[in-house]
Amino acid sequence: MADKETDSSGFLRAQSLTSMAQREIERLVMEGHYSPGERINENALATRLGISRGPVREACRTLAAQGLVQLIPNRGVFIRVITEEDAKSVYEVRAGLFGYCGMLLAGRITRAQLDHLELLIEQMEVAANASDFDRYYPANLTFHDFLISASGNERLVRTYHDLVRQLHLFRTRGLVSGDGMKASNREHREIVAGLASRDAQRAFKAMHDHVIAGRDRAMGAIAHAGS
Amino acid sequence: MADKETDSSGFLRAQSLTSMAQREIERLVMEGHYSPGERINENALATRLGISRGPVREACRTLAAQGLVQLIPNRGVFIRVITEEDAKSVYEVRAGLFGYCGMLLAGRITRAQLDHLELLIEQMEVAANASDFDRYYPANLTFHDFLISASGNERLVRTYHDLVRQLHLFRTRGLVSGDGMKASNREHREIVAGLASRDAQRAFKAMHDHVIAGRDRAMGAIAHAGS
DNA sequence: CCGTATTTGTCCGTATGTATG
DNA sequence: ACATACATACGGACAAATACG
Repeated sequence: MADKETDSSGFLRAQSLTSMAQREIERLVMEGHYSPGERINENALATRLGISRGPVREACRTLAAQGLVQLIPNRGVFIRVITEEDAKSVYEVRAGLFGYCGMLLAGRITRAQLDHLELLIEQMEVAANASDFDRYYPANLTFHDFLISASGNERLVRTYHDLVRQLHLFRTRGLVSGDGMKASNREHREIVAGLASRDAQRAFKAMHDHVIAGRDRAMGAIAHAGS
Repeated sequence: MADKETDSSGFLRAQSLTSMAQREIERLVMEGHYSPGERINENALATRLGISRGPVREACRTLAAQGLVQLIPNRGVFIRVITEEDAKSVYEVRAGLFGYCGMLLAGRITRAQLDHLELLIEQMEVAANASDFDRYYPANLTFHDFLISASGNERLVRTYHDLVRQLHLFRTRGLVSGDGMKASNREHREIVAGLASRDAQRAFKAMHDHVIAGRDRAMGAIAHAGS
């Protein structure tokens, strides 16, 4: 009966080489060890991880289905190239989903949940005033995750999460300035106000617009190579 | 330079055994050769398809990431069990996405596109009056696909499509009666009217509510085994 | 509770296809 | 254009874990 799947201590005792390889590839991609468009050499990666090619191939299949990499038959797996327009599409879907989350939440959110959100906003306020992005970022992440989770719709959580992860390929975090954090947190307040008012439409707009505004903040700096 | 990936004639000359296995497993699931919760025996399936276990395993990884099957370590792959509540969640996300599609469309749909939609509605009208579900179904499918595609957001198309496919596991099509078809088509008219009015909010509501109504039509018959 | 059978997990060898000089 | 080198695709075998009697 020894726990094997959920290993809380360290990362030894991996449940399976495939899932280990999957997490490892994901980490390598996120940390920039692979560049978009670059091919992942199965043999080299398998050797590097000290395993055979089988689990590596299976892990890549999963990542491909999740949109992190692209599989080209007889050519190999390539790090997914997210174009500017592509990123905009993902942001748009994410905004729609986040806004819809607001609609659902407006009718069911509790006072305790609103209090928790306000607490997070206070933390972000402090971080924003200090231009401390390292403190702002995790609270911001928690804020968004809390909202999505509160929807009570597990599938919404999964779908939204997948979209967010795809956006990480188009690395945009860290681009927000001090002013960006303050603007973002003002939108957070409007979100909570919208939810507290029980106005589904206002909540939708607040949460939808927040994602779009975040997109503009993140992608604004990239607006130079017009198609 | 012979086309190899898109084989239009028959299913010989498959591009890869993995993708072939994937389509085949999907077909077997959809056609009910596997029941929800049932385990897929890798060896048996590989033998049945005349291939080895490698491609089968890789195909299952993809299907698992898409939510069609579930992987349990050291146990095997099982046909995804969609509970009633789970199906409701998927329908809800789908409704939110479809409604958001309406919001996007309200601002950009063309007269020609509206005409095309009305043509499809006419076809469905005829089929509904004749209680001819076999004629109604494909037109209905085209109607929805056309709307989603018209959003111009490729990611929205993909995300929506994945959700629809998951619902097929919870086989609900064919349950709509003649009255159901008529009610559904009335909603179609409201969708087109909402889009034509350029009222984003009205379009959202029309398209969102249509999915929810479809859910109730499809799942109403199953409302007997209350948890 | 233990031994056996079945199935999954992993590795390696070979064939086929692609890129390069 | 051809031959070579290399990477992927596939098959088969062994080891580990699970299920059954």
